[in-house]
Amino acid sequence: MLFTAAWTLHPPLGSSLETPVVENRHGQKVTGGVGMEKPQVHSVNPVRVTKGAGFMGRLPCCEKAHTNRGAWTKEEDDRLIHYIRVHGQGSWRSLPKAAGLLRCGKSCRLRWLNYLRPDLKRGNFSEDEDQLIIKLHALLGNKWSLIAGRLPGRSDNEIKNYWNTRIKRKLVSQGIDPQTHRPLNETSNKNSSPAKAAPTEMDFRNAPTVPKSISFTTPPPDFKYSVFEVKAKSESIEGGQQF
DNA sequence: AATCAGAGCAACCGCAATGAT
DNA sequence: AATCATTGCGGTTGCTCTGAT
Repeated sequence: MLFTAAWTLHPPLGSSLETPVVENRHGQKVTGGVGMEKPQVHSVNPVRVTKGAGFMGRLPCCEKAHTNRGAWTKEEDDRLIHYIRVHGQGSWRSLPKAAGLLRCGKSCRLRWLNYLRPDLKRGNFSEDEDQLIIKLHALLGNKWSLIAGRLPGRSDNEIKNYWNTRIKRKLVSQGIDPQTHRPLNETSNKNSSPAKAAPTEMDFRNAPTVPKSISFTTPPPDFKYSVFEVKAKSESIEGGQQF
């Protein structure tokens, strides 16, 4: 079973298994979560929490005064992992109460999908993954969940962060506009969307396949190697929808 | 050793989409 | 058909870490 196998290979943070030792982005060995950048982050940041309703300048999505916020503790992770292992995902609204967590459902869902899921790959992105992300972005725009759907083991948040912090700069350094995927000197005074842009070297809408060198452990049921078949849930790419 | 700036990323928000009644 | 509840998505924030000065 994939769940079990992945769990064994990559025990999620907070599991009762041995604390994993991972490499941070500087190649140093650290203890912490799977691919965790910030070891020992399992403490609620007092600043973030005590800011309360003023946190980040917006009202909280969950108005409950007793809802925890900020970084997740190891105990909270344990509770969430255990609950989902027993009951499965879903019913995020009622999950916190059922699992004994003082968190809102959205927070639980985000924590699970972006960090605790046993099938998350974590770790550095390969060059092949880089190229695939770039190509999918050229096709889909900022549809991170769709892009993540084609990169098993990667979360949309992870890909989004990776795009914003690395790939964007990489493309700019190559003289490519990260939004239009066209040469910078060609797009500096235009606002053309990727979907409407004329074909370029980065345009792969007619490309038959994605790189085969990428090893996917378990593609999702609807995974299509032909990117031409990629479709948004309710929008047609051929229709030239804006992204 | 202390300070500063930039990079990285977890976690938050509002809003849109979807499902239930 | 209308309304309400829930879920999912994309954009944004700000804390922590690291390297440079």
